[in-house]
Amino acid sequence: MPRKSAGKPPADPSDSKSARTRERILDAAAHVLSRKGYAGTRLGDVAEQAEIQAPAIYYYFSSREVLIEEVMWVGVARLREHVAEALEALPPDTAPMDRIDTAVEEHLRFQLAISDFATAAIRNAGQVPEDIRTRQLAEERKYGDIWRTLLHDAQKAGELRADLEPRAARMLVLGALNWANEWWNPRQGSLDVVVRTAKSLVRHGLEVPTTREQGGARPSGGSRGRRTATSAGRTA
Amino acid sequence: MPRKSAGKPPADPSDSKSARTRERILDAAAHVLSRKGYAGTRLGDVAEQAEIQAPAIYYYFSSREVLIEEVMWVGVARLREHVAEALEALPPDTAPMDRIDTAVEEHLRFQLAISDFATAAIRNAGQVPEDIRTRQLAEERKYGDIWRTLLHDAQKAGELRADLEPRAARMLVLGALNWANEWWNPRQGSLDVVVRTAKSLVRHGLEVPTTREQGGARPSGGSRGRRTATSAGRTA
DNA sequence: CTCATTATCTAATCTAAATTAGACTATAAT
DNA sequence: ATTATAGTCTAATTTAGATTAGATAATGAG
Repeated sequence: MPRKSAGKPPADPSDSKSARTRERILDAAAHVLSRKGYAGTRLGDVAEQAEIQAPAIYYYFSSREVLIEEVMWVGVARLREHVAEALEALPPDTAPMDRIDTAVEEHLRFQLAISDFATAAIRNAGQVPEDIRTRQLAEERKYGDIWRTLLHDAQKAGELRADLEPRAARMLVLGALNWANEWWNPRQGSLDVVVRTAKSLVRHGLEVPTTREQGGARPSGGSRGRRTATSAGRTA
Repeated sequence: MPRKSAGKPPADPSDSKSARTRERILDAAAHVLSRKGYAGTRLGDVAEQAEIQAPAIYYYFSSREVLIEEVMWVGVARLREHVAEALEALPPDTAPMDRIDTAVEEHLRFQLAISDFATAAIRNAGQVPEDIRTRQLAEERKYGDIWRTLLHDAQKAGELRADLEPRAARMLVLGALNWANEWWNPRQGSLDVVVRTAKSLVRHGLEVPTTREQGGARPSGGSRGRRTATSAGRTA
């Protein structure tokens, strides 16, 4: 492992040559793992992608499993951060269903277009050995909390249909998004189209049907009849 | 391989001892593969589950890959047959969206409660080596055709919202269902609840909102009154 | 310039499974 | 009973990769 005091270039721990090589290996592992799957991930392939020899990996990671586990952990962590930041950037009064829209879009874009780590984590969740799986679950739960909250808020606001069981609805929605890793490919369709379709599908799938008759919205009781178009969008 | 003319019990090819052992191995492989994944499936585990010794597998299958490929092929084939039969059993005048309801329910029930083969096929679709994957794709396309038709019919009948891109919508719906293998477990919730939630989610997710005010249902050409709301896109 | 360490390489080892060999057993036809 | 063949077992053999050993290079500190 990279020791401390010695002949090391920049005292900066985050950008030393060592740190960069480690990153390169991690990136390479995410690349391979996201495409070949847990079984198909050879340290030889990772090394090749990182432009080193396989044994050099052991200078930074104590084993193949440890390397893979870190990739998967990073994958979920970054996905969570990405979605969380997108949500935090929304105006505080954004309607619950619009927040879900954002989460759907960011989850999809992040895993499909941005991060091999997220793809690796999602696609291999059910393939890794027991012990990795267990620790991974803890991290996944944290991400799940975001969605739990999103749906819960929608429910409180009366925007969620009552016939939906919250947990099942949440997992089904996440499943629709996660599974996109299995079929979407930039060569056969635009990501925007997928995002647009997913947002519509999820919104209408969850939302209480709007009774928009010309008679005027009946502001019965509480905060129904939301509407709230939020900020500039990327809709076509 | 089981030869022909010799000391064989029943001339019936489908129920010979040989055929039954072969089945047992196939079932065992589906059992293990559906739970442990492609990487984790050891012939030793399969053999144990089938109550034989590992090398005996080679009497029926020429290699681990051949065995796994057959499990996966059977998985998709049976899933397709199951869903197809359920659809054929419906009254001929069943509305497109009700047919989709049926497909959702049967797909879910079959994979979650009935067939390890379907689970194995779905969960490992993206994990098997290239050559298996390619052949598997052909079989999957046949199943996909059922769904393509379902959505297409719904579209023709004006029951499908126009803002949904058909292929993306189909894959997202199938993803929601397929992913259930990753999280559903009989110990933490009733399958009925999942099925009910999925049906509702999919129906409302796809369907043109019903204007069930005192007038009749008006599947008018355009989709008026659209919802606006667009997330704040592309966050930094 | 020389040294201490880091970083990386090449050449073994090790090991878990898959696969093969070859013997043994069970069964039904004769 | 005898025997041919199916079916199964135990004991090798093989092999792909992970992991280790043991040099060898690179580099900043002094």
